[in-house]
Amino acid sequence: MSPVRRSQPPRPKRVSEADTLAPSRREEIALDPDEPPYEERPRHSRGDEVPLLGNDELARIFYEIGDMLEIRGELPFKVGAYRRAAESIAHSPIQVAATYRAGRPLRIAGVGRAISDKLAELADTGRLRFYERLRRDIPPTVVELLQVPGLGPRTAGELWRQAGIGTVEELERAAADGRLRELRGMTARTEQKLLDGIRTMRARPVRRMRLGEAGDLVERVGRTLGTASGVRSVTPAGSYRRRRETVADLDILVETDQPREVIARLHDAPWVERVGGHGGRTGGATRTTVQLMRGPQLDLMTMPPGAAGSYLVHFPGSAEHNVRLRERARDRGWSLSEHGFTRLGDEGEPIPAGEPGHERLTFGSEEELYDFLGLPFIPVELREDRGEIEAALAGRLPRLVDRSDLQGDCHTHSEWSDGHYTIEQMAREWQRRGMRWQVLTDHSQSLAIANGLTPARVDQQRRIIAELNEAFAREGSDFRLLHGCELEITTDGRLDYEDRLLARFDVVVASLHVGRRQPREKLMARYRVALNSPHVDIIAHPSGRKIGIRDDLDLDWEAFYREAAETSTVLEVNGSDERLDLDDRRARAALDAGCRFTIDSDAHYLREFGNLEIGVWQARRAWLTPEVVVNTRPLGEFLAGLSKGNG
DNA sequence: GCCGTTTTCGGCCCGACTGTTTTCAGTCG
Repeated sequence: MSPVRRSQPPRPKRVSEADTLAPSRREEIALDPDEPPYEERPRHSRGDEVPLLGNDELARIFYEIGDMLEIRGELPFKVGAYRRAAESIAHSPIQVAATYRAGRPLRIAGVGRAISDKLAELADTGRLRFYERLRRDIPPTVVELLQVPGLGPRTAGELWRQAGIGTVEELERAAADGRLRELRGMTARTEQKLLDGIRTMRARPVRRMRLGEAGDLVERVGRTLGTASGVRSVTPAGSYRRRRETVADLDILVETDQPREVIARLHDAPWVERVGGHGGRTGGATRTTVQLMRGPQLDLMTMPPGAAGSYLVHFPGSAEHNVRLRERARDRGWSLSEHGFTRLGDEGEPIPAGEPGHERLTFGSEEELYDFLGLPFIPVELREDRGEIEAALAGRLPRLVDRSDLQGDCHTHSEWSDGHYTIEQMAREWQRRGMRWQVLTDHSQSLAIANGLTPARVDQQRRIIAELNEAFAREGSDFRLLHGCELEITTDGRLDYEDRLLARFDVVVASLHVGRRQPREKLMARYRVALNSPHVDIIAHPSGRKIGIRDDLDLDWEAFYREAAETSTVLEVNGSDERLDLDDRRARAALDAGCRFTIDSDAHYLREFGNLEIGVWQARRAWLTPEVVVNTRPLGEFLAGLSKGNG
């Protein structure tokens, strides 16, 4: 698109020209004359009567502002500022709007005076006049054009301003009719590219993969590529390697001196639907993109042997973490990219190869790269620019909990309730996989849909567990199965078994499956009954969400963490990849509040032993250490640590 | 628009690929 208008010197403003002047010169501060100032608003639209916006909603507004400003041609740094602020808000463990409404706004990275004022307006009125004006200027359907692969903000803005194209459908018609080629910089090829992009967009699965699904695909790709000639290693990258809870597409890094072999091997794989991703990109000699059959897009990057360090940092990201590293490299006179470090010249530009002073540094490992930047190795799960750089500099990086730290599992099911294997099959499998102890936690009586246990069946189950433990002892194994339950907190706020029965369990895990839509006060009251019970040791999957299926419970989370810490009630990080509950942000907030945790499988099948590893990944993203995770302890220490002092 | 024990002004992260405006801008990751 033409940059002409923005590079021209300012001209005298004429009224009829207002819309064609450089957009960044438009007046933003002036209020819309049709818009009454706050004082004239009806009283009912202010203060506590206005629903509080969640962090997700606030972030969405600021992301959208970024998109609209970009379409309007604002300075990239201004656009970036709104996006950074949105990112910070989205990842804040604290409810941002609540702090504003309480008059005690917290310091948020990337939020300065201007955005802070906008947050205050949103918290107070639930509206943002700046945002509403932008939306009148640039309709949401124009912003949606950005979803078309290959169509960026510049082109979207030009299409809207020059040709009045404001929806995907209008774009499709104009391209099909060959009308776009009348616009500057557009040809028949561009039209075809955009039509392809629209088709790709519509075929794109909206759903992100769960971690377990992504892991299966990564394994399959690794098996196929690992045997190609010249391959030294195959490593996942992208958000999967950082273990984000869902993954949109897969990135794979292959260390090899024969990149063409690897790329050919991938292209020939039977599960590849077509080569080329968005808009049919095919890639060059060192990287490629393919579409997996009934699956996501996969990007493959090759890296030269011995120089993998910068690739293994660059491609897993996050983008925000990389920005911090590059800034740090720049301060030290180097430009950092996936290829390594390049010496900066006097102008602050990397000195190109072949010119005097050119210098390129590569490292074989991530550790060496961080070391060169004066940083200790930062575990990949922490690389989100959520304080890990500062912690690394201060020597305060946590020793994160690791899968090998886990000695037990506090949450498993058998066929006695809604599991699918016998008590013995489950225990033998957990023993075989290296666990030292396990808690069987079948559902309590009121959860009829899951075949919850009556008190009589609880007694029968206790005898079976005792016999099984005797068998383990006879065999010389120190593995032990503990008798627990997943205790329902009923809709009217009672615990599902009498105290006398609860006292006989080794471990009681309480949870809430019914009455999920009750108001916040009622839900909190129910949880308080469990937190304050001397018999309840653990709260399982506290938010009750299922990713992409069921929303979180509406809780006062700060109060929940505080009371869990005060009552020494352990909070679960549930490793089922459709739950991941607590999630990484909440677990980190709970950690700050002084809580302790258990990382559990919630297994209903033998194969769900693997949930423990997924749970550990989330715990690591939440900065949890072995010290705060109770199932890293040997059995005796674990049981002693559960005491709530009054139970 | 944000940010600062070198700065309250002047900076702000990098490369591949693509298409076309034959020297670079736009898009993407």
